[in-house]
Amino acid sequence: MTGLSASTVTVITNSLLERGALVAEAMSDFAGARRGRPQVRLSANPAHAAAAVIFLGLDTIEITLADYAGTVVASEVESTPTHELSANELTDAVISVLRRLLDRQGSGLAPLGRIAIGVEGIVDADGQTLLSSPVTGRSDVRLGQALENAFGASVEIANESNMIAEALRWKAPDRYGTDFASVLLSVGVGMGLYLNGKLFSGVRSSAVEFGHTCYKPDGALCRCGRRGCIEAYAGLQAIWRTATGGDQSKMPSQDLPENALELLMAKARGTDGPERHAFREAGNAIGIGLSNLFTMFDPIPLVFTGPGAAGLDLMMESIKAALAKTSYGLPVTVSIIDSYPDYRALIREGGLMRALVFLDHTMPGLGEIRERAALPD
Amino acid sequence: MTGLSASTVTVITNSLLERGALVAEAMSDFAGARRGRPQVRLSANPAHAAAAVIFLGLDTIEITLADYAGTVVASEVESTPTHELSANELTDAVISVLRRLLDRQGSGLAPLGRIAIGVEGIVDADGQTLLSSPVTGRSDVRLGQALENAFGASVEIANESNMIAEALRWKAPDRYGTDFASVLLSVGVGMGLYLNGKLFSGVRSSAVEFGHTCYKPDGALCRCGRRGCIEAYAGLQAIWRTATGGDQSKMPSQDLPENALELLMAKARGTDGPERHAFREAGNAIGIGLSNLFTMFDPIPLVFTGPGAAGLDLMMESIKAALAKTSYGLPVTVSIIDSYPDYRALIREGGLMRALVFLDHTMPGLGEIRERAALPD
DNA sequence: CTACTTTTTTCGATCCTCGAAAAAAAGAGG
DNA sequence: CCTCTTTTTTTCGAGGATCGAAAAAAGTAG
Repeated sequence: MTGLSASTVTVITNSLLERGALVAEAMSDFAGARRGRPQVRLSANPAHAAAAVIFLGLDTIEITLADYAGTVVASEVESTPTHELSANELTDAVISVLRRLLDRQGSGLAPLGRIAIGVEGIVDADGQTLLSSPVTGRSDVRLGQALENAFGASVEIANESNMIAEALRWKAPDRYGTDFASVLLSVGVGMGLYLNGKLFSGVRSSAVEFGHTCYKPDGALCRCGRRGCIEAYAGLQAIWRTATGGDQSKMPSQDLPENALELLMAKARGTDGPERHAFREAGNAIGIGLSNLFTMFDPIPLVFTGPGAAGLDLMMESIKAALAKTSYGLPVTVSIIDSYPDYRALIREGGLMRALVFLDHTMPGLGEIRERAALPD
Repeated sequence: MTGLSASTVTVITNSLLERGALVAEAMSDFAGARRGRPQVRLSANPAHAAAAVIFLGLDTIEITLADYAGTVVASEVESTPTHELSANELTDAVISVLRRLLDRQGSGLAPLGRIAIGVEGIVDADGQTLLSSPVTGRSDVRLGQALENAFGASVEIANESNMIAEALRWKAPDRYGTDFASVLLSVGVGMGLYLNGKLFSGVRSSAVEFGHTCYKPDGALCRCGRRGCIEAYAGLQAIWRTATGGDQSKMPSQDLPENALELLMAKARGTDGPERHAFREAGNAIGIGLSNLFTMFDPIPLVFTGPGAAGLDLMMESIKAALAKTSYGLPVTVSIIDSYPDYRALIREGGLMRALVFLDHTMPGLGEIRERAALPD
């Protein structure tokens, strides 16, 4: 992969082994009983560092702890009314869960080197401050600094959709290639976008706010305060609003029954009533949004994740209809459309990979090496 | 800039000078009469190669010839009814103009190394075939291959908006930085997009088809065959259609008076009638489109070019109004909005730079060097 | 003409990388 | 248990890129 010869690889890996940090000789001796001198298997050294992944959802704090080799060593989900907490209370809640998890591990785990946080909402460009998120009513929550002070580990906060795209990129690089989009269908409508083999993110802030792209000028009121956003038609609360004939000029209700999505899907699948219409409208909004995207750059593989992906069948027809409208007679064909409802697992995996890759890139001594060689990221 | 030491630069430039190709010692001895040993000024060697830039517009073929140092040596504009020609006739017309220009230069010019073509429309990913363009009714015009056969120089066809962005990047790198967008307001509405210091283009085809992004679902009919595109409100013919109360469900008229834009602007500036309303509507479409873009990635400097930029004052209010609608209370402020009506000059300059940079990158012998060093593009 | 200033070039040293050769670590077979 | 074969790893010397220090060059200032 690097283009280096075997002899050079020896020199480099030996110097890494001597430092005893990143790389360790893997004991897994499943050599496979082949002839010849067996290969020396190297692995990431679990003792090099530890990483934490935090998912911050509405009323949910989920924390996963892993070693540098990527093995998950602990995990915990805590229910807290995030929306009722002040910025400081929310920060403290996160700190206490993570501290409990770390204490339980004792000295068996390497020191925590990086914390990756996935959250719905908008994060500043440095990935340190939560500018705006439906998880908390507060803005400018300086979670990054607080966690860094508490644990001495650097922090990255990122939009959950970016984490999902990252996970898919690692899980199935062959299937999705260097360019694909993941669409998260939940209360919000998010997108993670990989272009040219790199996560596409804002110039200053972090997220590709696909859900707040305008579908109908002066259309339905969105949670964000604007009108006509895709999310104002395709978010869970918006689908509920459309299906129940709610006023489109008022904010969609936050108080949905626990199983709102299941109720909507059941009715929509049963009869061709307002529920089915609501899903169609959601599909149309998503389809137009995707069509606009594919007008800017060509069609790329799509992955739908999140609870809403369970209702994809109810939206697919209108999504495809919107995509089928061609410009100058040039066809728009999307080669791959996948559904992957378990978005929480993807956020865990994507967040972990981001944290681990960060640890790779901040290996002690790398600074001097990079300075000399002017290596790319 | 490269980070190399002066001694290394000596070695490299000397090897280039020995080959006598790319680099030559500049005779311009404007040393400035300073003390000490005078610097050796190097320049691109004009005799290394020549480049041609072709602008293919509606009823217009414009060709510019330049040497490797970037000096324009000849230029010609030819009026031809491009729309009435077959694919072969169009190709032949271009070839004959370029051949005439080259013949006139005689042996004074280095051999033609690269041809860059800027055109409105959609080009295939290789930049060889015109898939669809309003300049010609035909599709799949294999202009690249034909010119390469005729002149033995490699060819790149690109969307004119990309050329414009490229030119701005070279003209004022400090002002526009690594991220900016140029919006071309003409018969069509185009965009050139620089992101992360690189021209953003489609994964497969070439252009950022901003103008064919959907503004109003099921809205006015566009030249492209779809409904509600930005261009169906902000293209010149579309503004004319709106101002004259034309049927929005029919294609906009192709037969506009020569000075249609001037007529519209004069009336719009005079009275608050249908003309002014048409510009407002155009501004709104552009504004919503830009707002969507800035929702995906943060606000970046904007440059408006093309004849329509002369009417920017009539659209600015509604553009800014659309941009001002905030999401989650986060402000959208565009730091720089420039107007640069002479788009033809920009296409010439941008095309020339692309051609010259290509020649840099295909310098004889570079292949082996790059193979060894695994250099980036 | 000499002193000074500034830039370029030369030179030896260092580091990275490679291919060929040597060494190592296993299984296969007697 | 020993030797042969196979496969991988490692060592070693060579080549090339790059650098800093020193030397040379090419001017101006007086």
